Amino acid sequence: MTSTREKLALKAGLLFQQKGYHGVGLAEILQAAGAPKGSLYHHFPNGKADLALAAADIASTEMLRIIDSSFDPAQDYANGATTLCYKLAKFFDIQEGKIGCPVSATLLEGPDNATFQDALKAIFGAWIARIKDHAIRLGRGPEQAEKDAQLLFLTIQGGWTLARASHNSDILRGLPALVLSDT
Amino acid sequence: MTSTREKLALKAGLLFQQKGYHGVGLAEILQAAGAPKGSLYHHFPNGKADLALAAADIASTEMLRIIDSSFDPAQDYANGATTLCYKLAKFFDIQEGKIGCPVSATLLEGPDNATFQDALKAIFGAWIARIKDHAIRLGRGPEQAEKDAQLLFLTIQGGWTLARASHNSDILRGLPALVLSDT
DNA sequence: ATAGAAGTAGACCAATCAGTCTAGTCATGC
DNA sequence: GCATGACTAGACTGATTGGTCTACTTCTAT
Repeated sequence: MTSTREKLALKAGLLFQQKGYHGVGLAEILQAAGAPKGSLYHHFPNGKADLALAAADIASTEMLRIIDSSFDPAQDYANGATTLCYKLAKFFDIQEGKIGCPVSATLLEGPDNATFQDALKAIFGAWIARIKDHAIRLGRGPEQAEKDAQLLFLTIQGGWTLARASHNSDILRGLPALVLSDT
Repeated sequence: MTSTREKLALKAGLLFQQKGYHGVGLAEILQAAGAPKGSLYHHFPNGKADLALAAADIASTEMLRIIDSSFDPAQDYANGATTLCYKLAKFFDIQEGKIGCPVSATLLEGPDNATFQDALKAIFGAWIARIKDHAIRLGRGPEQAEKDAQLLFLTIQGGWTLARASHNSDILRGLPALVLSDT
């Protein structure tokens, strides 16, 4: 039932995540999505760049969803942060250790376009802001919440990289112990 | 006085850092280094892959040097970590916000070769081990030192990404405040 | 002096790249 | 039933990719 457009963006996003923007050719994306080139340029008139932007948008929304689903049922911040890290580790395992941050691989490695840069900045800002919101809701002071959110974001970002390098999702699972030591 | 071989690896490393392994063509590297293709394949028989490995090696050595020069004169761990972050921020500014981790851009985005993966894992391990050594030398307990080193590495790694995304080296300078809150 | 190695120089190649274009299919509204 | 727009299909193009190859220069050791 997923539309061709959706399938293209989804598969492209996954491939970008694994190999980076320039590491994936249109041919590979097309084959993965089972779509011809005509469809791609019908749905994404600007081609690969449009595809990357759409893929990043989907990935960002999904990430926000994961953040919410981790913090919503949590009793306190530590609990939510831990759940988040474990969920990300699980995703990492499902993809067999080949994936990192879904948007930095797509947008940061792409052409040094202003559009890409702005989108990336906005997405990262939204993630941090969302974590901060949850932190405040769970009782952290505004200042502490800002620090909490930044630290969690940075370690997750770094954790993705290290987890990929060492093929070990336990690094993501060990994040809470590293970050929450002063709780 | 720098040899052609050295110049090739140096320029290639810088370009990989900015655009990722697949984002740079041999033509661009050759032009930047002012060398013809024959020289490249004379010094690096396996071409682009050899070049990336050599560039990553140089970058890793340089990073270890920066770590040492930050921690060696430090009175305590917090002091050394702060100096390190400020030095990295300065490098970031010099390159006009275009660079991130010198080796992950080169090796992680490259072909999913076992050689690349192993090299990356080894390099990251060496960085963390070096920070840990300094932490122990500066009086942290072995367990705490391991945590310190991991946390600093992860936040630097994440900080590079966020700094690039937001074109702001102050993120790197803000790392110590985030990481050392429980000192 | 000269042989041979080390290194430089760039023409050349097949493969792949992103992107364009025309033709055709399909669904929907009238 | 037919016209119209949405979408699929893939052949095709010019540029660029990494890599090979031969010719040439330069250095060094004898």
